Amino acid sequence: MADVSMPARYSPHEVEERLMKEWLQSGAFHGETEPVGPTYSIVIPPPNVTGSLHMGHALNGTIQDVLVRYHRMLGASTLWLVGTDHAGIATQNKVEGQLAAEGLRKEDIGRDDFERRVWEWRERYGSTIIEQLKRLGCACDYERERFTMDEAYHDAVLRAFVDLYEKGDIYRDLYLVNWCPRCGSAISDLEVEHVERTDKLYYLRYPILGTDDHLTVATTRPETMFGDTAVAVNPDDPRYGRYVGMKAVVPLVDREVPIIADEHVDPEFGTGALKITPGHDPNDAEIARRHDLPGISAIDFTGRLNEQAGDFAGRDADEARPAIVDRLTELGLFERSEDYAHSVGTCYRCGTVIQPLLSLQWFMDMKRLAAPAIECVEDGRIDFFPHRWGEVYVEWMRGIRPWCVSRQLWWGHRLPVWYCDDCNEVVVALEAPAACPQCGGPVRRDEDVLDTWFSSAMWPFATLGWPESTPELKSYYPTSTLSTARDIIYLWVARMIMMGLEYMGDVPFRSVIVHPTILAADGRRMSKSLGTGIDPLELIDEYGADATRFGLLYMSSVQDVRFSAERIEMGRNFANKLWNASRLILQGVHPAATPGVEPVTPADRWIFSRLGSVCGEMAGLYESFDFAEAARVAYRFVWNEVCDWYLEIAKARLYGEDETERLQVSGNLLALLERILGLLHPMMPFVTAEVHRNLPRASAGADAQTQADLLNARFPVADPGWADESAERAMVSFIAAVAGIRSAREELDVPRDAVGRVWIVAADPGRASALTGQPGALRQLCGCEIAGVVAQEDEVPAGRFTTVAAPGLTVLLPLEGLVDAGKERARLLGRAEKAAADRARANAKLSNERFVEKAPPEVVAQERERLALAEDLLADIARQYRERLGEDLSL
RNA sequence: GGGCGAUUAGCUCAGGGGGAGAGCGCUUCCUUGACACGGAAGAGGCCACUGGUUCAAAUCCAGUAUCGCCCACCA
Repeated sequence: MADVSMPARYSPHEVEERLMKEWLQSGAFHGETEPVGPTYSIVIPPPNVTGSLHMGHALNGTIQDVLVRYHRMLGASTLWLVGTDHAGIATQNKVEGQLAAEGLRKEDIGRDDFERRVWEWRERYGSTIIEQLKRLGCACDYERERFTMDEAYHDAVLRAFVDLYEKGDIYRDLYLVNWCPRCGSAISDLEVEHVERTDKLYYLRYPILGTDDHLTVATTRPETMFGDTAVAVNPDDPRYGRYVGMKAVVPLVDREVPIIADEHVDPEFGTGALKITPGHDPNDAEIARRHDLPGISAIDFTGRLNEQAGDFAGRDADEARPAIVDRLTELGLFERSEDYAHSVGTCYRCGTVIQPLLSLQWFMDMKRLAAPAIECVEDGRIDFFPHRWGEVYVEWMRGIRPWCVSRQLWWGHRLPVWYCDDCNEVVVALEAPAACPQCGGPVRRDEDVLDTWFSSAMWPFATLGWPESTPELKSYYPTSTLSTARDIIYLWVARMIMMGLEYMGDVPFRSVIVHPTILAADGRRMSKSLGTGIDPLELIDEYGADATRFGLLYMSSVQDVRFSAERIEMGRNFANKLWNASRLILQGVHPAATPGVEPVTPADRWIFSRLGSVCGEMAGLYESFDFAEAARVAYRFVWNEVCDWYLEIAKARLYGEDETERLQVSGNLLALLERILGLLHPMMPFVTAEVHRNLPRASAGADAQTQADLLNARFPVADPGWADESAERAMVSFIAAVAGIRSAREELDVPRDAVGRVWIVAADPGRASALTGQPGALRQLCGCEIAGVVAQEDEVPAGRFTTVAAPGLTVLLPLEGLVDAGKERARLLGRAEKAAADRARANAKLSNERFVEKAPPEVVAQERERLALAEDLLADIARQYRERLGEDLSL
């Protein structure tokens, strides 16, 4: 017994902690600055500094880690750039919350102190999620950790802003924006989340000037009436044609507004008359623009009604709604209301209902940058996986609209913009001007900061040193693959592509993996507020990091999936299985053995032939990002082929007396194990690396696979010489024969310790070679000895047998004195029925002329074979029935 | 309103023109010296529905239903 001490159960935590510590200390994950040879790079989607690891991060981290580790094993210089996003609103909210606990508002301490507080907060809590990635086993370059508010990064962001301003893409405009009254900031269209809600649709009467008539308009927001500047009807609406050109009176404010005709008005909706509030509704703003109507703001930046609302001024717009309706009711101008389901825009950060309102903001027109960004996906310079997301991306890019990039926050990249109040000059520059270049007067800096997504759009190159021409930038840009969740394709991926093309003249990555969303077990989204989230760290605690990774990969596919803890448990069991298989090998191998492939027995030839296929398959699956399938292939191979069959068969030789055989099988086992560890290492880095360390190190002539650390080993490559189809065929027959023997004995209640002397009937001895070529194996697996091998059944000496069919051969299993006639009858009947059904089905097909005529010859041949097989089997069963039970079989 | 995706075993999901698969759960048996996080043998599916294409459809096409997700300016 070799000197290997491995407990019978794999305990992940000690191993994970120890290995990760070593890897980090040795700088194993640090990307070379000036690598020679191929490189492979990934930039992590930077999580918010405020974040902690959730299921999406865990899956995405695992995917990226698999890729990085796999490519490292292919010999590439890898860089996985890690870091965090300053996440303007989210982080500001966190710190504001902290202040609130002290009874303070940010205004109480001022902007500079507030910023200091945020930085302190980041120092304290900002690395939480990075530490959590380490627990997952992620091979990130932690020495190159970046933050979107790093000084150099900040400079890069301002540079891009100034440049885009100078190119005319960025401009300032008074425009209807999405205003979040709680955040006190504008947000972009993409940051508005529409939620379905049932509200009331109110029917309100607007008197028509100079008549006793009125127009009834339908609105969900009566409180916006203080900003009404028209009433619109459809030009083809016969009900209202006569009023067009007249004036209506907006109730409560008695404003006289024109009645206009516009195509946009749907005569079918409500009353067919629409109140126009250009200051608070994007549609209305559009109509107002067409008709040259003024916009009036009636709601201020805090969401309160302003002086336009008369004695309602100062009240929260939403809360004032019932009072306004009451007032209208008193005036007889409220007609009715009805339930109305519609969608309402809310802030994606805080859920507050968005107020569209007019505001002076900075915008970026995306048209110029969008064109090449569409092209590079259409011409395949960037591939999306699954491919359909590329189409979704292109579709969105085609309809891209200006992006509101300014935010009224204190935490973020402050705009490099200065104003002169004396002459209204606007200066956009990297450096603060000492004075107004026009009039020499004083200047003040814009208070606003940039949308967080503006800076994260530059992540793939700003992290590598842009605008400096650094070695890292040269080596690792464009990055290889980006892996992300689909909800930030527009917010982030699209913008990175545009900015990458603009500033680097090349795509930021070659491929984009859009991984599935892991839903809660009940099918809802995982979310903290719903309480449906599952903490991946708890999974790591309970099952281990490898198990968590494996489970996540296994359950992920191309579509969204419900989380199932069983999959993680499966990962744990698999890690343990691998551990114990390794234990069997490491404890059982001959002390003098070194890894070496020397397939001598049929099982050896089979397992290495299979290993060869699996190596190729796994490489292909990793490269095509099919990680779920990679997990399945590895699981099946290791568990169902290696453990279930090969190891069991190998035991006979491993524990045998023959020194040569022991050495031989030991070498094979070690070589096999090494390759398995390599195949699995990208998915399960810890358990594989730990086992790898326990491999015996031969002093000289060691297998090239054996390296100090699996991390730096080469990914296993098949030797073409391993391929052995006949061994695979023979083992398929062997496995079917053993399973058949076990099944028959189980059904017939044969005592398990009974030794059976079986006859093998095989026309082609090659088919039986796995049975005949390793007799110890049959004994090991089902306690049978081979009495003889014959080509024809009539060569077998008379006796009572039951038959077991396997591809290309039949096993005759002796039954003397062991069989209960009732059980045997049931067994034979069951098999006969199945054979009869097979025969009928094959007959039906073969008697169909068009099938014989049109189906491919091999399919027809297969069907003939089936028919022959079924007929033989039936005849055989009938004979046994007669011999053994003295009855004729009738079906 | 447009688009995309899903519908397969009790559950969670693979598969994908030529005899339905996995894990968990279930039944029976097994503490054999790698592993009970294990082993052996089983039971369990009209592959949502309706049509079409085809010699052959769970698989391809069309439609229907249900669910989910995006996008969109119906107040």
